[in-house]
Amino acid sequence: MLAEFQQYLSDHANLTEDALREISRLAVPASIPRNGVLLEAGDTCRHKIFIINGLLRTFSITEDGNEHILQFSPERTWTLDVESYDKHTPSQVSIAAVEPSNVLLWHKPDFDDLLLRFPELKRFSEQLISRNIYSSRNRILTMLSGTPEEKYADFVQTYPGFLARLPLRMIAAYLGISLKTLTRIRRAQLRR
Amino acid sequence: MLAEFQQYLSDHANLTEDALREISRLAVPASIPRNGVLLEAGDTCRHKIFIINGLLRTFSITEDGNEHILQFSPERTWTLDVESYDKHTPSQVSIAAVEPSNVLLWHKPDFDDLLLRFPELKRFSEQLISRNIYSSRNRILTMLSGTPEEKYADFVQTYPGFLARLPLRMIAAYLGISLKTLTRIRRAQLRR
DNA sequence: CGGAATTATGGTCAAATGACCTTGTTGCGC
DNA sequence: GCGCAACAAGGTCATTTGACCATAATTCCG
Repeated sequence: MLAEFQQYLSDHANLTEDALREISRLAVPASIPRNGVLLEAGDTCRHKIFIINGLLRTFSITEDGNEHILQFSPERTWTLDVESYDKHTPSQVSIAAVEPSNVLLWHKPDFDDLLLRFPELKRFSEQLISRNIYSSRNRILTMLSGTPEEKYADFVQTYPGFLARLPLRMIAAYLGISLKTLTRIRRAQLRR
Repeated sequence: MLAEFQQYLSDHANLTEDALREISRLAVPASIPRNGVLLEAGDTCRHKIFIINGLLRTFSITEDGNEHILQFSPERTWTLDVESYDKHTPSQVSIAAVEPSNVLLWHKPDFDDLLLRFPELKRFSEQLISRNIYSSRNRILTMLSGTPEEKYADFVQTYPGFLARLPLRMIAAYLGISLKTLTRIRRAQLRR
């Protein structure tokens, strides 16, 4: 399991052998079954999570019982609830596995330590943060501007691989539309 | 004009006299009239902007001619199009003044230099970035979960001061609802 | 100060959307 | 391999939303 991670990291950041070894040494591997929960809303997020394979979703359930999905996290990406992680506050969101997944976890104190010891890791983290900001902004723009059709088209184009791996209701929960409208859109597109 | 900025900065970051002086020295003051444009979509964002007083908005106009507002930036906040600024690519968005505003500008090379010279400024910037991430995430969640009423209520609660300073159509463009629905909501609330 | 532009509100109507329910199918877990 | 739960899709209907238009009020700028 660590091999995939090391491959990923040396592909994306310019780390020394030593750094790579240290980062790996502090990683805690975990296997999550389908629908297994990694972070429960209300708990504090204590780990950084790297997904080796599988697919996670970050979501929140409102009082009316509806699920809203903030993010999908496939293999070779990271996830966590930053706000809870940074401030040690209860998380608003849950993180659970859509598919059975293998992940690596780092405890916050360990990871903070790594960031101090390896400036190159810090630089890499900052890149990830930047991308996060760009994509959040783009998502907000898409949510503002589009009709449901456009949002769906945008989703298919932006995340081509996800369509086949997700139940439609989750895509609807991600786009902020009802399952009904989503199936209507797809029917219309089939007839074309 | 610099006085307000220095006050702000020494209130929020732990900077030396020297740092404060250097940061101020590289700031370029500018006055923007109402509807004045600071960044035009298509141009590259070359500055960091600090708003001393007034109010800016960051928006994008889609092909169908509709304006969508990503952000309002009141006095004592920062703004820019990060993606364009970081990558030197054409901006997707425009930034313009809602009220006549006074701002400070830093050229990117200057600010990058400041970040290297003053680690405390870097730390402060990272805090701002974090807050940006938290609020983007919260906004996405609100956009997903709420009815127009709830979104409006949330807006009023989150930004109490803005209501009086903005035309309703801009609030609608920020919430992603039509002006019509917004006035309907407000009428319903008046009768209560 | 006065004309012009912006803004808020309301009416009307068509279209889109969601809530609820039913049905048939898939696929997961034991 | 089987049974049950999750899932996609369709029907119906009430409600919401937006587009378009007109009008009044306000604000801005020369």
